[in-house]
Order: sequence, then C-alpha cells, then structure tokens
Amino acid sequence: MKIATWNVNSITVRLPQALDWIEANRPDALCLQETKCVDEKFPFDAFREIGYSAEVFGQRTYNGVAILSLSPATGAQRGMPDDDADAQKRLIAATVNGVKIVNVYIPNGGEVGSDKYQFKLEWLSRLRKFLDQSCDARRPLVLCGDFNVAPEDRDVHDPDLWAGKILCSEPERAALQNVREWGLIDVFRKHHEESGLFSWWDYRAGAFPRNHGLRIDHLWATAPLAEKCADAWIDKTPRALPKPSDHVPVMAEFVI
DNA sequence: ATGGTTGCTTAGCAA
Repeated sequence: MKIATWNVNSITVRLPQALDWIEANRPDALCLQETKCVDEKFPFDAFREIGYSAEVFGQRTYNGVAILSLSPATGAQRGMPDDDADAQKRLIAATVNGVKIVNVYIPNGGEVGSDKYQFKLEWLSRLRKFLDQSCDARRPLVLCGDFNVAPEDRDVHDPDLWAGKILCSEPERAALQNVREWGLIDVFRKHHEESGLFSWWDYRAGAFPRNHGLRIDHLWATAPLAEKCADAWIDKTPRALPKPSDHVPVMAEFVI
C-alpha cells in the first residue's frame, strides 16, 4: 500500500500536474494540502476518471485538505471536534484499506513570536489532544501532510541561517515532538538518515536549483504500521516542471 | 536587512 502527501498550492492550478503524477505513481492514497478550493468546486470528476475517489475539506483562498484514494475512504472526519464554526480547514481524517489516515496542514506561523506563531503552537497542542482523544496508537495509523516544521538541523539546508527562524525554532520543534511522542515514527527517516533531503524550496532566489530547501512534509506512522514500511522517498521531479508547487510529494510503501 | 515568487483576488495578504 502506497501512501503519499503533497502540498499542491492550489489544486485548480496544479490539476494537470497532479493527474500526471498520480497516473505515473498510482498511490493507494494521496493526501493533499493547500487545495484553496471550496468543496463545491473540487475537481471530483477529473480524479474519478483516473480511478480515485476524494474526501475533501476545503475553503476559499486559503488552506484546504483532501484525501484521494483508489478504494473509497470511510469514516471521514473533517476538522477537530473542538474547532470553531469558522475554523480554518486544516485537518481531514479517514480510513483507507484499514489504515487511518490523518492529513494535516499545520499552520505556517508567520514570524516567530507573532500571533500566527502562537496560533501554530496552540494548533499543535490541539493536534496532540485530537490524537489522544480520537485515535489509537496501537492501530495502523499515519499522520501526514505539510507539518511546516523541519524537525532537526539535518532537515535544513543551512541550519545556522535558519536557527531560531520560523519552521525551525525550538518551541515549534518541541510542540511537534510532543505530537510525535503520542506514538509516531517518521518513516522517511527509517529509510534515509542523511542530510540534504528536502520537500520544500522557496519560489524565490533560485532556491530549488541551489537545493536551498527544508524537509517539512512528513509521513509519521504508529508502530504497527511503521514496522511494515518497506520504503519511503521524496519525489523531486514535479518541482522541476513548469508551474510547480513549492512542495513535492513524499511517499511511503507499506507491506500489509 | 531586504528582496526574491506564486496564488487568490483585485492591492494586498499568505506563504
């Protein structure tokens, strides 16, 4: 079973590229973030034509998450139980082939110390509570998505330049570590120990050709699922195409 | 320190 995550930065703009990538890779499930698309306008038909059903949780302009799958997902949950009515659309969970998939677009946080940064820390705290109250670490589960945190210095192209900055600061790393300690294993790091492997590169200043990136998109599995992970990898190829997302897909294969 | 780019929406924000 192949599970992938990809921040597409607008599913409307990226639709042709997403369809091509899916056809080439045929993941059993693909988690999307930053769809920036209300549910009524989500391109269900285009995905159905290549064999995928979709569970979506979108909004206008910002955010938005979706789970595409070959087998229809069951038991979809949209948002967290303690969300306000107008909460940003950043979490969708559903079960595919017996694996619970929790797809998140964790807040970026703006500048360290800003209101958005505080919102990010609180959102991570609420995510831990969601796992405590709505999930079971003894069951096969994957938490994946755009985490907007580079967990360690080896996930950063220039750790000295990024020290203390957004995506790398210690409080957000600690808040994400608290999520991990619920009972999750980074399956990418199970298979790749080295630095220099990234999932996001800024659009500006030629960051991609210089490999000035960060590893902020992740697939974290509970122990019973992680032990079945045969491989995990980052596919950089879409970043070199015309009109790319600033993120690339991250993928894992589980032998179930 | 600033600017560099993209997407959505319409000059400015978010990333």
